[in-house]
Amino acid sequence: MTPTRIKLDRGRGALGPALELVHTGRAPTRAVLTTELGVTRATAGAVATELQALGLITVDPRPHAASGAQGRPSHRLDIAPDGPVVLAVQVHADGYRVALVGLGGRIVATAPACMTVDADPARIIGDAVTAGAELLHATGRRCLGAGLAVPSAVAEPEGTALNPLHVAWPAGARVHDIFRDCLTEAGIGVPGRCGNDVNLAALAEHRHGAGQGAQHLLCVATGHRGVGGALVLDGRLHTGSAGLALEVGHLIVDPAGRACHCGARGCLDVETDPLALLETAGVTPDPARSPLDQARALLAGDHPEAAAVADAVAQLVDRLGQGLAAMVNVLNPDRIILGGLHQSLLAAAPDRLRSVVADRSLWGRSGSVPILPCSLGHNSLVGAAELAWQPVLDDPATVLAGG
Amino acid sequence: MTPTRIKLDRGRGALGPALELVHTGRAPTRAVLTTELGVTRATAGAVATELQALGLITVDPRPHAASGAQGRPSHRLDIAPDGPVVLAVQVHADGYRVALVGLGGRIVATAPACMTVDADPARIIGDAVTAGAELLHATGRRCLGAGLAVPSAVAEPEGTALNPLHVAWPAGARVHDIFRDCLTEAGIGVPGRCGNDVNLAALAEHRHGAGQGAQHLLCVATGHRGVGGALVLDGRLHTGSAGLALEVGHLIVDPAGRACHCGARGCLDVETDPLALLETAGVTPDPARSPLDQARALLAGDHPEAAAVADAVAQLVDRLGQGLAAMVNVLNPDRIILGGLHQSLLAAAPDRLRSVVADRSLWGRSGSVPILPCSLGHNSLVGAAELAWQPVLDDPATVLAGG
DNA sequence: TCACTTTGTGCAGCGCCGAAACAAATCCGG
DNA sequence: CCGGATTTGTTTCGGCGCTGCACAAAGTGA
Repeated sequence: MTPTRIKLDRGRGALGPALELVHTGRAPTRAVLTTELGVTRATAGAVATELQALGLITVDPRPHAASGAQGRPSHRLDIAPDGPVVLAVQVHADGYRVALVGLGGRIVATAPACMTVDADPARIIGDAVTAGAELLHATGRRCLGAGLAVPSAVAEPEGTALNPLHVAWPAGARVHDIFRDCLTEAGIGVPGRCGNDVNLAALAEHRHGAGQGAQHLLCVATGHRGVGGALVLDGRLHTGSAGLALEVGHLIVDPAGRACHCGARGCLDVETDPLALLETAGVTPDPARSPLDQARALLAGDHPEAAAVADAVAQLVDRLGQGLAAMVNVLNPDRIILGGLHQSLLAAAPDRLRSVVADRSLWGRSGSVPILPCSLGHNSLVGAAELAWQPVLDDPATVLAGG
Repeated sequence: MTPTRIKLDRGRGALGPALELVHTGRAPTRAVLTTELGVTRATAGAVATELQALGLITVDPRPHAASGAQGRPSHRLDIAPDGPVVLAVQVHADGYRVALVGLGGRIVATAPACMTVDADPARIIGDAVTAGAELLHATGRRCLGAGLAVPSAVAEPEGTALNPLHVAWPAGARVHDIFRDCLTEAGIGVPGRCGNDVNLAALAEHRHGAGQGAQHLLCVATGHRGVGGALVLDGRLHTGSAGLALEVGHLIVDPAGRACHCGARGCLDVETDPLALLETAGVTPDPARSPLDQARALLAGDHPEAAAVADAVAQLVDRLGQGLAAMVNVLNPDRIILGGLHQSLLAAAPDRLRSVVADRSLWGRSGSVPILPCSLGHNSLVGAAELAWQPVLDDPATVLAGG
């Protein structure tokens, strides 16, 4: 016997694109959905009805709060408040975070952040997934998928984490397999997908943050150590042929710079990270505090020698600008988003950074590339959720029926 | 009255992909077409019938030359020998080339190459298009489009050629508009599209040459002066948000290197071009001959001091490898193709180049990225034709009916 | 109150494809 | 030389997903 599938003779092929529009906030009403999808009102209506039947959205027939426009007001489309969610996990240098994330990138529930570091990836991921299972049980929400963000490149299609890892895991850890095993062990029968944290942050920013509307979005972020990059092309993450694209940490930005473990000198990685800022400003790092925190404190003015800090900022901004210019010349993005310390550097000297990028990238035109800070709080976590939502956005009916 | 369109109730949506398979030589028979398209034999049959009706292919019911396999032999699909063509024009530093190119990238007819240099883009493009019109008249073939390759970045969507131009044209020449005007003036009522020569060469290599089957193809080539790059992603040219992607000439590959007009030192552009080879080998350039020819003569052993040449080659290969490694870290391609002088450098020291790229790119894995020479003769010209064929590949029925 | 504008819905129809049955062409084994 | 086995091409039927159209519904403005 065939499963009891919603019978509708319209609106299956356009279902995914429609859900994506609602998901990214670009379809507040049915009328907008019609124009954005480029279909007839009949089709858009059938699509909305089916998405509602699937429990993903709600349709509010009441007028859209006196829009002021002429004609019959369009029905509002809202993300179902008690709809399904996905499990999102982010592992970082100091622990992990777990959350349930609904459509629209909205964090529905969060487990207390864990701040312990464990050298065994199976244990830390297992703990996180267990916390997620408890969250699911407590909220009673249906779970459609799971995503994991790790601070390392993830090789495709094997799903192994590669050096340099910014957690104390063994190189080549098969995070994809581990994540899947943990999910089945915890009784969460959903597929799990893994990705690099900066990549996923870029995806989240593109869908719900400062990257909305960009066609070619470049995202660069420095965390505690090392630089990560990501590229979103036409709404899709570009991870290269083996998942190793945008490993931009070793572009040379200062020929006479610091020695890097890669063998070269003046890599972006060692020239623009928190330790470089501390060192350039003449501050001895306090091993008890994270370098990122100390660097941010410096930028916040928490230092007696303001001139030394300003000089250090100028130097790092120049190096960063050089690296960004190289990426602009290679990728020609139409927007750049910075995270981590790079975001703070942008805030400290926006004009200097923009002019360096403009000068160093060809044609001068590139000076018009907008450089913006991240706008989402836990963008890697939301990005992990995006990874989990992707199959639903691609084919909502099948995924919903499969559960 | 509706136009007399071929009436078929099957095979319209799959028509484009099917033609692309035939075009790239991946569908020699109807059976292969069926499996490659992932459709039923019924659909593939209808598609083949319609492509035949459109005059694009011929179906040969005779057996495929005793294939040896069991079962009924599949019908062969061939590109129609007298089918439509496109007009391809390539402008380079020394003149222009014109050809008619059929499906499959086959050059059907060529006008005598022009070797005069003209500072007026309208005149040189106009001459080329006139030569193309004569070719069309002489052969009597139907023309479906026109493509132009220029040795400069082409800004999208304005279609202007940008500095550095490697012909003596004014910066910002509106080549797209000029090309279109020339086409209408010559009585060729087809749309014209323009692109950078290296980009188009990469497209041609991906479809018909050494790049076949690559998902993420990186192409780097040096011509007479300056380095060009191109990236083909999933069969589509990636030109960035404004057509300026892969302007890789100003990646820094030698901190202590030559001064470049961009203001930096040791750019890939000035470190790996023919003049750099001559200079490093201690040869005074002969202004009467092209630097590329002299450099190639050097590589061919046409020089008394072989040791100096070998040292120069080693140095340029190291610089090139450094630049390629940076691109590998940013783009993670699964194949690299080199053209121009870079191709000759690869031939001269393949192992050295590959090991430099492997050492300088992260993970060591990248050492497995195949680096190959170009395999097509006039790849920019064929690439210009690809540009013109693209609308046909996207929707054959509409383009064929529109004429 | 009556146009006018815009939006939602039901119905007919059609393009495009899959499933299945049938026909054709070749190889293989006797 | 002759029947299976195997693979391929063709025909027919039906369904899915959409468009186009007509009509109803819900607001604004004179």
